[in-house]
Amino acid sequence: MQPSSRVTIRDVAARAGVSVATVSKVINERYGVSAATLARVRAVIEELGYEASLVAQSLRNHRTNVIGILVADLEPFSTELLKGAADAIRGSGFELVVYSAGGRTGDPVGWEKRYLSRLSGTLVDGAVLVTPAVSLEAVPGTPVVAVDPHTGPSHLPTIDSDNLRGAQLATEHLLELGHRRIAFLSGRPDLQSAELRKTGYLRALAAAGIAADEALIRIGAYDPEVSAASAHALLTGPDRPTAVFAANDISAIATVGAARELGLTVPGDLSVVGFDNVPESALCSPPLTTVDQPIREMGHRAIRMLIALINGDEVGPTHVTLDTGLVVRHSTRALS
Amino acid sequence: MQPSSRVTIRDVAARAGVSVATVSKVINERYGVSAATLARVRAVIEELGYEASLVAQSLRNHRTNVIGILVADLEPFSTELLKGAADAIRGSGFELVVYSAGGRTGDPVGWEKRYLSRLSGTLVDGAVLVTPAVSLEAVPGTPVVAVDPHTGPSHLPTIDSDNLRGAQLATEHLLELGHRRIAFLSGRPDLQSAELRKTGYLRALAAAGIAADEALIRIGAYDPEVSAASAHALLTGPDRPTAVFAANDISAIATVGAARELGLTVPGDLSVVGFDNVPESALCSPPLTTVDQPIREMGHRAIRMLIALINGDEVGPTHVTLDTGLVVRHSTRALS
DNA sequence: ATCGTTGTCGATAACGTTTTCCATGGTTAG
DNA sequence: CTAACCATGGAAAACGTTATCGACAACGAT
Repeated sequence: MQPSSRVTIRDVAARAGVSVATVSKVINERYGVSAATLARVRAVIEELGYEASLVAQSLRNHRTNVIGILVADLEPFSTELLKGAADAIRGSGFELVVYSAGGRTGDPVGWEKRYLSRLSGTLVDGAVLVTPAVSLEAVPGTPVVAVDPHTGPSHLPTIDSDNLRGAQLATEHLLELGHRRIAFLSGRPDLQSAELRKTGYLRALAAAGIAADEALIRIGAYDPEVSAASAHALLTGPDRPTAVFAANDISAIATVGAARELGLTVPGDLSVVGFDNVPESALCSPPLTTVDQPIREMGHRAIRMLIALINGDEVGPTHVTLDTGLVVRHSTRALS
Repeated sequence: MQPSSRVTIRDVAARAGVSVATVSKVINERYGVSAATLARVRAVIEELGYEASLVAQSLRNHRTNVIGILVADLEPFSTELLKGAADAIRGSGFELVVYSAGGRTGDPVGWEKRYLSRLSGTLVDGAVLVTPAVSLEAVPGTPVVAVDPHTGPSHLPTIDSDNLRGAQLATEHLLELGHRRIAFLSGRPDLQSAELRKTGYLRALAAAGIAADEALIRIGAYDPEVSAASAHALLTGPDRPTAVFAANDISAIATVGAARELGLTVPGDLSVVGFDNVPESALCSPPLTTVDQPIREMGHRAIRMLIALINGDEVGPTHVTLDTGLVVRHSTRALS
């Protein structure tokens, strides 16, 4: 009776004087065990502190009850998304393994693909891909849902938000404040969201009868360093913009930093609006006017949809787009 | 040859004209296979895109190559720690499952314990406990390392930082600025860190010959709401403090908020120093003077130590305390 | 020739479950 | 009194690996 090794179903069976089959039945609440034995087996399980081996169950059932979430890096957006996912996973009977690529740039393409093919069906039952770097099709047998998907056609189930409208809202806000020279700091060119935000910006400009100035469009790549550099260039160039719409909050915050370094004040000398409404945007100085995207909700939905997919449950629309909305804080001001 | 189901080691063996045993040997680079067959089997593996079933391996090896990280909630501290952990895990051959209790308060005690007993040895090979709510001993056979451990004696391997010294540094900084009425917003009373920060505060005061005023010590619980309420009480009480040392950055930021609501400016009317140096502390307004704790490094170390423990490798000291240091930003000012 | 050695390889028993199917004994219907 | 049935329980195969151990051939040394 040395508890040197794990207590197994066999131990329980022996102690309860039944077969392992019966024990298995009580664990899984199968039909065909009398009330008396059920009680007895339950008692023994309790007594021995028996926990079924998830590994053995997985092997037998072809189901691990683990789902993966793949992020390029743990920056504010994916962190926030992770919170939503963690919320949704709780009590679902699944566990969540997170894999962060660590913002590596050296990897040419498709760490997601490799990861997925290695783990699918053997460690995870499904995965959510956050801002995937590649447009991949699902591994057969392993459901995948994408959040903020890759550009390029893909038929993966998808969660995103209304990037187009959000970008229009942001740009219109700036226009209403009287700004005319509005720069745009673009996002990661391989992401649909980035493309749509740019389109939204251009449309709003066009609708206002303003010709887009290529010199005012720079790459931000959703990255602080890149954004800071671009913002610097923008602000030291000839005829500098009076406002910039950054494709995400990270870029916006970097822009504020760059402006400050140049002795410009926000929103005094420059209005800045971001996108995402990550918690940092409310905290930073000045609090950022930005486009709200219900990030946590997106994480929540992604997990719920994935679980439905895994269970073969009825899953509603396979592509859901959540609303965006402008939240005005203090990084924008009417042009004087 | 229908790829309806996963390709198994048996398929590879058949195609290569060898036994499964041999295939297993080449997978695990065991001795006893000729160069010729090795090459052939490798080729077949490549051709069929075979990936060994982690589940089956786990069952056989009693090792899952998964480690768990348990956090009470994904607030900035644990998020930052998670980044360090994710970094450390990459390329280690392990996967990371994160479990967040979701900041639930209803759970009396020991969700960690339950989680661990359910998963240990069956899904995870070991776990790191972040700010554990309970002082538990290791599950036999499942290594555990605690980060910022529970108060109360425990012999778990531990990573923490020099909380005592950090708190003294913070308090001394305030003293040097001429503050005498320095309030303290305490942390989660069940955590060693909280206790030590309080002790540090008290010692620094004592060393300066200042009697601690119980009215200036309030509970912050590392929680924004609780902290805001306590800060409000502190600042509206009689003879309000000119400075507050908050037991973590979250509390400090909440304090700044409370002050602002009361029409007080920081650092003009009130100096505030935090603890942790989470990224938010640099971002917020005003940028927070705080005590730096190498959070990511702590996550990194925790994972590395855990892996060593799992592998039975030589693990150095089983309790490591990292240095803390004061970082002065703009939330503190000399008393005028 | 005989005997160990060395180098390859394969049969097989685990690992801890779940499920299918069969056996048993008791009960009810005819 | 027999036939059919139901309720309960167990034997055993399977899931996909890995480790042990024995088989066998080739070979050099005696």
